[in-house]
Amino acid sequence: GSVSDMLSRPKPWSKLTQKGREPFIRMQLWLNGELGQCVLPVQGQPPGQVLHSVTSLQDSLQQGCVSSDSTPKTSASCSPAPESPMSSSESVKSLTELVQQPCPAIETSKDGKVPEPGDPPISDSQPTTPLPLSGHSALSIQELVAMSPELDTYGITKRVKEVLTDNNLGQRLFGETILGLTQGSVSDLLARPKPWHKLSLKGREPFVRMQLWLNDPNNVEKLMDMKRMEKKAYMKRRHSSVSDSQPCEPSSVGIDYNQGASPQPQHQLKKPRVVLAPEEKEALKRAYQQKPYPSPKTIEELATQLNLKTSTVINWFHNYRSRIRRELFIEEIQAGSQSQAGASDSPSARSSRAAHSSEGDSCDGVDTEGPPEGKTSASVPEASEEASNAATKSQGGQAEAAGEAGGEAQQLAKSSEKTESFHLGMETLAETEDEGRPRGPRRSSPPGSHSSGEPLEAPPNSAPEEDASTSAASATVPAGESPYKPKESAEKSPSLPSTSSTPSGPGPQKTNSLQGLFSFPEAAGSKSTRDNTLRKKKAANLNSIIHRLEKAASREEPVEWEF
DNA sequence: TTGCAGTCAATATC
DNA sequence: GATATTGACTGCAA
Repeated sequence: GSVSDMLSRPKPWSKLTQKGREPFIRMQLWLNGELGQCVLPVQGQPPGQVLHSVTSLQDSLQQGCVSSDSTPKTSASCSPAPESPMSSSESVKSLTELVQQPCPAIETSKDGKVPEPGDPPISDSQPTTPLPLSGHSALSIQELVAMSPELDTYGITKRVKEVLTDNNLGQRLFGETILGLTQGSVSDLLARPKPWHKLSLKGREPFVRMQLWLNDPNNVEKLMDMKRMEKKAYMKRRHSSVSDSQPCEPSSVGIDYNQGASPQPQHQLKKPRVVLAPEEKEALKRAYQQKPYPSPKTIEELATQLNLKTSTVINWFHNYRSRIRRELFIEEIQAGSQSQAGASDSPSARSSRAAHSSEGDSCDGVDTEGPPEGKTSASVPEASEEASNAATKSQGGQAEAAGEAGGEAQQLAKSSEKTESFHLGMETLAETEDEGRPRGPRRSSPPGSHSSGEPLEAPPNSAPEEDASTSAASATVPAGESPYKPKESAEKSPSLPSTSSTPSGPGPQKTNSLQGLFSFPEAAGSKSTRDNTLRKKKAANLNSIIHRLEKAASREEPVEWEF
């Protein structure tokens, strides 16, 4: 009877009590194919045990994670490292362990690397299956993630960074041991965490792992142990390789990076990494400003002109868009937490603020997934969502920003047909850039090899009749300012649709109606980070709206522009 | 097909 | 040596 009732009239999650959620978790586990194997025979565990594990799990996450309190709750010490060897039928049990045991042997993960033969501390613990790669642990963590309440990603990363630096623990060690990620990914993640709402299930995983790790009272110790063991192993290896007169490969320092049994032979097969020259990047950025979503034709042209593969150009645009978004996320969060520092700045408040702010008003603007719908509602109405979401938000700052964006979007909608000219800008740019540029094979210039001085960027005055879009492009790199300026400044301004550029452009500004909307004189001297952030946010937003408008305009005629 | 998220891993920078 | 950056790749979704 209960089952029937539950199946036919399930209550929403938020309305369920802890106990009421249990059946659903069980169902979820069952659907995942895990519970079925375990729950009945479960290693002699009565079902109650499983139940208990589930409950504990929730407790753990709820207590430690939601609040993002700076003092980690330790009531449920748990380990993110379900890397203890276990059969697939143990996954549920592993959940229990996860929560209840103070960190099962972290050493077993051993960075996800195959242990050195003859490396005692490591090899006897766990032959393979590092934490992140193990199917079972992955399943478990997925379940954890699925059950996890909203986490304050920014707060989590902040704390993780603190702990790591305080204890002199490296990202690599942490990443490979705790998160199952490489150093680069960890760095990226810690520096630019996305808000919870923006994360996919997979993307949430590292944050859940981090949170669990933070909750573990012995987290540092364990990592330290790992470090020590690693060092030991390294020394041992080094020793033996020296005695073998087998010079130690530099790449294997610290860890055995071998993925499989046959590490070596690939060497030459690897294609060299493409390194874009600064000029190429500048050109691409200008192109991006003109059109963040270039057509295949444009991509082709760009590729030809820059002497790059089209795939490189495509990748570059993908990466750039995505990274811009990330930048905006983090900046917004930071700005938000700074400006609101005075009022109600409890971490949880901040958390929700951050989450909210990114949920609708979005900074991103490029893709705004309204959480209610889950992923991507990818089209114009998002803008309205932004506004309405913002309106319902209690956090004034963000709402205001979103409101502004919405307002601008309205203007934008009115002039949507103008996107045409915007569209054309790219071609012009391409032509402009073409001028006087050597076409020689300049393949992915290896660092230092590209002959600097190639006039890759369009000289600001090169095209007398250039339209506004072109001038906007060239204005991106302010005259007299080196296009090679350090990333920080160089990167951000161009990322935003020609923010500063347009107004300075001489002559009749054909694209004013559009570009004027997002022209925020950067140099205005207002150093307010908050302002800048808002501007950037708006700019990105508009950028995206433009794209969607273009798209929509090319498909259907009468769209109800609701912003 | 296109765009995105997430990630790796080579390389650059600190 | 640790960390940051970034081109490329995979898998997924619309």
